[in-house]
Amino acid sequence: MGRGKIEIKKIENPTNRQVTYSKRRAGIMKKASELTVLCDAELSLVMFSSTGKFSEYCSPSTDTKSIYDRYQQVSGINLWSSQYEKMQNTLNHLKEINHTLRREIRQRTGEDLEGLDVKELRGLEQNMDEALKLVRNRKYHVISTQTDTYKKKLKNSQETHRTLLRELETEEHAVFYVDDDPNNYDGALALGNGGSYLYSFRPQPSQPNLQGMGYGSHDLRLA
Amino acid sequence: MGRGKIEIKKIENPTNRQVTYSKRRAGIMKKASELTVLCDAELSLVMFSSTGKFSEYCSPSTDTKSIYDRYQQVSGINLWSSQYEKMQNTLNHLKEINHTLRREIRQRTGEDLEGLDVKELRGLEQNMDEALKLVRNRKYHVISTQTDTYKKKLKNSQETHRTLLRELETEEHAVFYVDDDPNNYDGALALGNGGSYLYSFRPQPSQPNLQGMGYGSHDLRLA
DNA sequence: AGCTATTTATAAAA
DNA sequence: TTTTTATAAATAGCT
Repeated sequence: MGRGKIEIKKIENPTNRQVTYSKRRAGIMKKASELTVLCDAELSLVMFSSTGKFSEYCSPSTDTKSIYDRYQQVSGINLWSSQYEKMQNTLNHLKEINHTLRREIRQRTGEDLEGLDVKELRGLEQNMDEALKLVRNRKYHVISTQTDTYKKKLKNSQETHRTLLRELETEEHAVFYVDDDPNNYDGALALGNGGSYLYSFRPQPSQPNLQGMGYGSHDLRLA
Repeated sequence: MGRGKIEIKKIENPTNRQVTYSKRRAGIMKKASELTVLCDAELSLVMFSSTGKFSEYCSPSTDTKSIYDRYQQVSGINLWSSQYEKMQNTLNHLKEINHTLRREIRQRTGEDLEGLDVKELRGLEQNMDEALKLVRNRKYHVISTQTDTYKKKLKNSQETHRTLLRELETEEHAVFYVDDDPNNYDGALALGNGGSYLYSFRPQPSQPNLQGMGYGSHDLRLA
């Protein structure tokens, strides 16, 4: 298809070669395009000239990546084998481990006991028995720790209130005896705190040793 | 370029479309081949027909994978990123699950109890307590099943031996009284079986009812 | 880049 | 499918 017939072999003249490449590249792209339209086909065409110039054509319905993915699927050729295989292996290994772990849990919940013999069952029983003791101990520990914390908090707020009451008392004696009944303050405070246990250690204003702000002297009647 | 000019649009007749696809596919492959030879180019052509049929052409100096690798470099499009990312996600997910499973096991062995509050500890304790019961039950079941099996085997071999002894006795009475002491056979047999329990049911040759080979009449003294 | 004589590809038919 | 054949399309060599 030209002024003269040509032999299909490498064109040695670089200029001619480049010209022919340009013309035929356009031609093959047109052909590719026509094929996709006429025949509803999908195709990817990637070209590099001898000078390294890159061109591509891809059917409009998709992109090169999709064609490439599909090519992988159909050809069975793994185009990124080493990375892929490594990951696949890791994946399978993880799945296996996962399975084993799940089985152990199921055995520890008593669900998957069929495959175990007497010796294994005895071992599992012993292990679980010991573990159960540990859990119980921990539970008791946490409970007692919490109780202690609550106790401390309780004591602390008692202390605070006592200090406040002492301060009130101090004012009572120092600031011109404004009020007639010092217990009124106490009642008001108790109500502000829900009016609960505070009643059990209402201060005794008649006792002079309580006025000295002594943090060391604790009232343990409530402990 | 045919008997008539055609419009470039999808060929609706499937047969015609298929025929055209075949012809043009051959044509474009020839063009591709010519381009690689004439212009010393590298190219990859991947096609899928509307029916999904796959064909490819690749320049002889390389393979499709290399072309796509080069394509990746030049275009900057990462052809395997999505697949890779998917796997990476799956991997991370599996790792997470794995971690969770391990933690559960560690809790069930009493090793990782620090993060649990009283309520959770109580739940774990209860769950483990119930599971432990299941394991115990299973153990008892397996043990009793095994015991039963052993008992049956025992009974069976006893039965076999009894039958043999009866046969011996029958011969004793029927075959000319060759031996002087019938208990000799019994003794020999007992030794052959380790000389254990067999002693407890040695036959009584003086009883005539034992000579009738009766399988139904069982000596239950041993049961 | 265009042009155009030729070669090639292929549409329609078998 | 493949072959045939008339015709459309592509393009080699030239400008």
